[in-house]
Amino acid sequence: MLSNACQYAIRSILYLGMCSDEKHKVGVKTISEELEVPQPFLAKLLQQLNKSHLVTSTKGPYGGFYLSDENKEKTVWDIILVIDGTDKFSQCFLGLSKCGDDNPCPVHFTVSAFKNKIFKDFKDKTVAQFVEEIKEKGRYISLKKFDVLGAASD
Amino acid sequence: MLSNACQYAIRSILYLGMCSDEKHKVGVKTISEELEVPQPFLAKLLQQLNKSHLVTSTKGPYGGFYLSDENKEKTVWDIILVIDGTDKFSQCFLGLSKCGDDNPCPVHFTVSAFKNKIFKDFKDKTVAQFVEEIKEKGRYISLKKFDVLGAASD
DNA sequence: ATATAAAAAGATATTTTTATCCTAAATTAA
DNA sequence: TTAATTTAGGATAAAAATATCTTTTTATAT
Ligand code: FES
Ligand code: FES
Repeated sequence: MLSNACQYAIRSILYLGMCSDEKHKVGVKTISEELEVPQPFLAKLLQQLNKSHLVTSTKGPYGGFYLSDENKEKTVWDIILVIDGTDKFSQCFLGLSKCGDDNPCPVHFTVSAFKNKIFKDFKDKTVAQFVEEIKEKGRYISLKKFDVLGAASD
Repeated sequence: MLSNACQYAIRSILYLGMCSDEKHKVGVKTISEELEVPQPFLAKLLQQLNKSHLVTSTKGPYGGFYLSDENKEKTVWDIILVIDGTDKFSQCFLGLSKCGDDNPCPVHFTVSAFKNKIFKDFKDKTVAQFVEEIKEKGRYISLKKFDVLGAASD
């Protein structure tokens, strides 16, 4: 459903949301290791996310990536829009040229119920809200045990 | 989520379920035109489905593809298994290396609810049952207006 | 100023998915 | 038996997704 690139992007942004800010930037190397994602690929991806104003970066020593306050108000939908585009989400699960209640394929109503639910989350909740929930409810964005508060708690 | 190949396969089999039997075989050309699917690609696909005993074929004039009674008792899950494999259905929506209730990603519970629902359909309902439902409830597997009963009603 | 660290940019490589083409084999009707 | 038709099989091509490598630019600390 989501491309690798898009999954990496979402997880990276949630990661940055959890343990970065203007004072605590994180390098590609760290992110790629923490999330177990190919490093050079992620570098390109972050470059693109930066251009799209979804993450912020600075070069040079002590540089790296972080989410500005503005970045944190973006939604997951914004990320998907930039990386994968959202076309395929409106497409029929079985590949019909049109997807809608008026010409439903055999799985249309099952699928569209799901879509509505998950899209609501993706469109309504900000990155900041997702991060809140991750911390409160104990959700995972990596199976590596990193200290959620480590980088931001000194 | 499903590859093009897999979508084509499912729709082709449902199509054959609707308007073929041992006495009424359908050629690749017809199927590809009715479902608006690339013909040579579909030919390969049907070959594979035949080898996997999901469709039946005969060569020569008056030959073509059809579903035997046995074929009609297969499930959509069987098709997915053969074409795409089912690995990706057990994988995490955000690409975590493990997906489960014990290490849920931020969208895990939303997604797994959906998976359970759609998988139940795919695993439990036979092709024959799907075809029943398509006819009863007026579902679509193509946006071309073909006569559902045409081929099988002479 | 200089050395260093980190992202940006551009070029390239690999893999997977999708699609096409050509020849062979089988079946049928005449 | 022959011509016609249709699937089977094998080779190849094109496109997209994924991944890597190298060089350049920018910022920092000393
Ligand atoms: S018509 Fe197939 S999912 Fe909507
Ligand atoms: S852990 Fe992500 S979908 Fe299950």
